[in-house]
This record gives sequence, structure tokens and C-alpha cells, in this order.
Amino acid sequence: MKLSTRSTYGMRALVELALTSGRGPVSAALIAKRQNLSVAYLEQLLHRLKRQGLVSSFRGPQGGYVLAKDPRQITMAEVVRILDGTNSAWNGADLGAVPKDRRGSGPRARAREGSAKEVHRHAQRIARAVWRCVHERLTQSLSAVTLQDLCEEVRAEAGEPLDHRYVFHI
Amino acid sequence: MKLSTRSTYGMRALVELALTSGRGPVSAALIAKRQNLSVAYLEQLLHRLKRQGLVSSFRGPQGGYVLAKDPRQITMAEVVRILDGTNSAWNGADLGAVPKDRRGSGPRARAREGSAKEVHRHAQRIARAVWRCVHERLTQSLSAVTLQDLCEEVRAEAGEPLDHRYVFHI
DNA sequence: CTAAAATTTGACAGGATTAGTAGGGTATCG
DNA sequence: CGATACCCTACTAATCCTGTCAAATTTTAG
Repeated sequence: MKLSTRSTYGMRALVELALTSGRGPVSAALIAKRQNLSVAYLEQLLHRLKRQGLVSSFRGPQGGYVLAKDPRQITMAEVVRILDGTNSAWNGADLGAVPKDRRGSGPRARAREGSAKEVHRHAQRIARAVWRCVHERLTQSLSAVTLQDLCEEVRAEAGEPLDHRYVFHI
Repeated sequence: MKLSTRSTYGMRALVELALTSGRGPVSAALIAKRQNLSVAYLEQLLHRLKRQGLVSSFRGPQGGYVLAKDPRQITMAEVVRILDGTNSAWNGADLGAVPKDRRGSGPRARAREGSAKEVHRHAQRIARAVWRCVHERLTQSLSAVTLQDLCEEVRAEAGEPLDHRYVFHI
């Protein structure tokens, strides 16, 4: 798991969909315009969200995207997993790229550092512990944030008078 | 704030320093060898950690790096802020890249979308809400993880017999 | 006291990965 | 048909990470 701008972009698009929910599909172009981000890039993100069943799409005129799940059932953790969770980093077993050569250690052997196997086990132990400790708490706290929470946060920030009505579908 | 491999690299180095604490400085080359990552890259990270006062360094033979604070006072959130917090994404006020051109929206004006100023306020409201909601819970849960917690996690994983003694300095 | 070795520091080049762009294809509705 | 909008693939730009070299600094050896 990683965490970058993609997740926030995706979440913002989902908020947009949630706020206009029940009033027909919204085109990617309109979301992009309202959220001030690139259409093409947003389409990629929406496509991935669709394949994972978070949104549905309709082609043709008056087409666009619609939320496919209850906003209370969409968590931030899920969005992060879908949009930012593809890569090998943060994958638990990962120890980081293995460098081919080492600079400082010269020809003379050092006494303290143990066999290569031991070093590897040691590194893996620490890497796993760090990863586990962080990943656990991270997913835990991100799972606690739902799309509905974000919508309410937006409403609180706006002080009620949103320009679309605040209706959830289903 | 962003979150990538850098923070885990840095945290692993700090764990290494904490575990060998009280037994003199440890060179970047040795840490890199034990943790199986690139020396040059690790040096960059250590340099930043030094400038922020988390570690101290000594040059020359028998030199290296030493933890500058109590492991209980170093939180994961601090490390993330130092190593992954540089870039403009996730900076609260950020609204994402501003696209230069828009593809689909054609010459014909749409009725629903309001003035440019309103759209911008709307976008900013949602972006801020998303950012605030996520950032708040994220830093909160990362602040709860200290370097000492990680060391104990490592010890738990290893089942006690670590190859260095488990001593904290000061 | 001088020279060599060990180590940090800094800079830079190059590959790998990710962020974002561009443009064409295809389904759907009037 | 033709316009709207999703869908797909390839491309460019930026960033991350690694590798390497040279300079500065301190300790140790001779």
C-alpha cells in the first residue's frame, strides 16, 4: 500500500458523485471541470473504480458515472487499495530493492556483521516488523473513514447551503 | 504529506540505530549492508534525519550515526513528515494539477455548472474536506507509533534472542 | 609529524517507476 | 447520421531510487 494524490483525486470524484446522487449519471468531463483536474487522468481512475465495483457507467448522451454502492459502505481504505495499492512497495514481504554492489566495505572482511544469511534474516525481521506495525494502524484508521463521513465533512465546511441537494441513492 | 517507501527505509535505519544504541556510532555503510538497501540513498535519508535533529553523526574512522533522541520520543509521524512530507501534494490547500485544456466540453456552454469562481470554491471545499478528514486520522494514528514500539515489535517477532543487545541510550 | 584509512558530505548521471497527457476507437441516444 | 460520452492504448514528463565519483574531515598507523 502506498498513499499519494490518486487516492484523494478518486475520493473527491466519489464525493462529487455522492453529492449528486439520485439525479442521473454525471460525466467524467463535468466531474473534472467541477473538481478542476484533468479529464483523461480522471477517466483512468474512474475506470479502475468501475472494475472494482464502486461505480457504474452509462455510455452515450446523458451518460456518465453513478455510485454503485451505499456511501456508508465505501471506505477510504478501499479506495486507497484500488487506486494506490498496485505496486510492489509496501507489500509486506518486500525488503526494498536489493543493491548489486556495496561501496565502503572494501576487500577486508569485517568481524561483526555475521553471515549473509543471518543478515538477511535480520533485515527481514526488522522490515516486517516496521511494515506490520505501520500497515496495521494505517488500514485500521482508513477503514474508519467512509464516503458518507466525507460528505458530512463537506457539508459542515460549507455551512449547509450546498449547490446540489444532499441525497443518497438507495 | 505523502507516504512511500522512504519512510519505511528511514524507520528501519532508526530501528537499527536504536538496537545498537550505547555501543558507539554505526556507519551508513554498515546499516545499508544489514538492511540490504542502497548506501547512497540511505545517506540522503540520514542526512535529512540529522538536519531535523533525530540522529547525530561523527566523521572519520569509527564514525557513523547515533540516535539523538529517546526512542520513545521519535514517532512514525515525525519520520514521515521529515522524509515524505516535502512535496506539494497533500498540502491542504492543494487542489491538484490544473489542466491547461479541456477536451470533451466543446464550445457550447452548459447550464448547470455555474461561474468559474463558484466552481473553484466548490472544488476547494471538497478537496479541503477530503484532505482534512484523511490527514487528521492519519497523523493521529502515526503519532501513536514510536520507535520504541517498533523495537519491541522486532523483539516479539524474533522471540527474544536478538544478535545485538537491546539497550537504549540515556 | 606525516600519511593513509575511514567516514560523512555533496553532486551528478542514469534507469525504473509513477503522474499526467494525447488521441483514436466504440457504444448509445436523438 | 451525428453528437455525446465511455473506453483503450501509447506516449511524455516528473519523481524516485541507485551507482559512482570526488572533496572534506577525523582518527589511526608509521
